[in-house]
Amino acid sequence: MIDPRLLTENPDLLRERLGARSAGAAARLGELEATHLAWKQLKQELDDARHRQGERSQQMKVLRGEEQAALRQELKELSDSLKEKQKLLNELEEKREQLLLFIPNLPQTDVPVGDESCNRRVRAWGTPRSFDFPVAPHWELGARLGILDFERAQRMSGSRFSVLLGAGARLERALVEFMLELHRRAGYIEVSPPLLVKRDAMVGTGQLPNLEADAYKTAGEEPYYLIPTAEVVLVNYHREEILDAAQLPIRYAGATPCFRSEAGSYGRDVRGLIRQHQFTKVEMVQITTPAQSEAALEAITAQAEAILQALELPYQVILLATGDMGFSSARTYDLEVWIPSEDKYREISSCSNCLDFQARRARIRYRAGAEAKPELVHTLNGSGLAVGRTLLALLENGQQPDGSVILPAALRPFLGGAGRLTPAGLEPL
RNA sequence: GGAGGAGUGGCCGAGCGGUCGAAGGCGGCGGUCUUGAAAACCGUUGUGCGAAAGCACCGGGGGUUCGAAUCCCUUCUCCUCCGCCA
Repeated sequence: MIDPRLLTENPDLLRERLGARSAGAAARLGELEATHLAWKQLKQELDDARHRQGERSQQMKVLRGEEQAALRQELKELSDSLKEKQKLLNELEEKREQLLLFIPNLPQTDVPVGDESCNRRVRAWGTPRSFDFPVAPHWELGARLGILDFERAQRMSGSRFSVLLGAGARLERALVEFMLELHRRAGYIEVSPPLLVKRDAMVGTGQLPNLEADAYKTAGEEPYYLIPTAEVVLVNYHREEILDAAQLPIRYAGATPCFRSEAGSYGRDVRGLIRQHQFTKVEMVQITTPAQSEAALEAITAQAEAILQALELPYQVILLATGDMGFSSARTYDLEVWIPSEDKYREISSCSNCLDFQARRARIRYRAGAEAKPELVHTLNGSGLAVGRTLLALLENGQQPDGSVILPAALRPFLGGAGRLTPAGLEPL
C-alpha cells in the first residue's frame, strides 16, 4: 500500500509516479482523494462530538432526578447521532481501504518509464554456446532421456503439468539442495513454510485483491489460497510484528511448490516446462531497514546471479521498466537465462525491492532503538532460482550430439559425483 | 467432529457498567548511590489518526446503555479431555 499521507501532502508526485506505471492506476486517484478528504473531515467532526459526549456524561453520576432525566435525554440524542456518523465513517474508511488496496507501488525515479520495450539491459554474463549440431528443445531431450513426462501428467492433471521421473526428479532435488546450501552459506535462514495461506496474507504481499484470477484457492466459506510464490509466506511470517533493528536485515530462503492459474496466458509457452500451473522455486526474502534496502536489492540479485554462474548458465540482467514491474515492486531486476532452442534469453529470476509497500499492508515494523517509534521495514524478494526453468536451461545448454547432457561441476557433489545424464541415468563423466 | 476453559500493554497479571489507556510485577530507558558493576531507591516507558486540542484501540465484528475492558450475541485463536488420523 502506498502511504495515504501522500494523498494530502503530495498528490502531484503521487499522480506523476502512478502515471509512469499505468494510466489506469492514476485514473483511480480522483475517487480516492475525494474519499480520503471526506473521511478526514468526518473523523474530525466525530472526534469533537465524542469529546463533548465524554464531558457531559461525567455529569450523569452526580445529577439526580429531573436534571438527570433531562441530561439523559440530551445525551441519548447525541449518542444516536454519533452512531450515524460512526457508521458513515466506517463506510468511508472501508471504501478508502478498498481503493488503496488496488493502487500499485510507486516506481523509483530512476526506473525507465514505459512498457516492456523500455526494459534496460544492465549487464550480461557468459557466452551462449555455439552448437555444431541441431539443438533440441528440452521436452525432446527430456523424453529421450526418460526423465520428463508431459503426456501422463496431462492425462491426470491437465495441461501445464509435468512429471519428473528418475534422474529428472533427482536432478530437481539436487538443484533445490544446491541452491539452498548456497543461500544458507550467505546468511539466509532456511524456511519450510505452509503452502496454503489465509486471504490476509495474500493481500499483505499484494497478490490480492488485484490478481484474484491468477490465484488458486480451496473451496469453503473461508478458502485457503495456494501460494503463487514463497514470497507470500516468507514476508507474512512477520506480519503485525515490531522487529528489533538489531535483527535486521533478516534473510530467509525457502524452496516451495508455487501454484498459478496462469489466467490470461492461454496459448503462451504451452510446450515444455516454461509455464506450469505448479512449479518449484527457491525464493529469497530480505526484511531490512529503509537505509539497507537499496544495497539489499543488489545483494539479492548478486546472490541469484551466483547460482547461474556456478551452474555456468549464460544470462543477462534486466532493469524492468515501470510498465513491466509487478504490483508491489518499486524496482525490479529480472535475470534472464539463455535458452538455446528459442535462441533467446528467458526470465529465470525476478528480484524486487518493495520498499515499505508490503510492510504497510502486512504491518511489519521495526524499532531503531529502545526509545524510538516503530517504523515500517522494507521488504525485498528474489528468486534464486525458479527450479523448473533452471532444469530446462541445464538440459538445453548442456546437451550433446548424442542426446546426453553434461551437467556443471558445481552440481555434481549433489548428484553423488555424476556429471552426465544419459538414457541409462546419471553417470560419472 | 464432540465437551469444557481462556484470550487485557514487550512479557506476566489485576480490573465493582461511570476521569480505566487501564493497578501491580518483570523487562527496557534515565537518574541517585558506587572506582566500576550488582543490589537498593527515584523517575520514566503502548499503538494509530491529527498541526494541535483531542479521538480511537483491552483477540475480531455486532448489540444493550446517557456511558462497556467490564453485560449480551457472534466469530477467530489458543489450551485440556474424547473421537478420528499421516
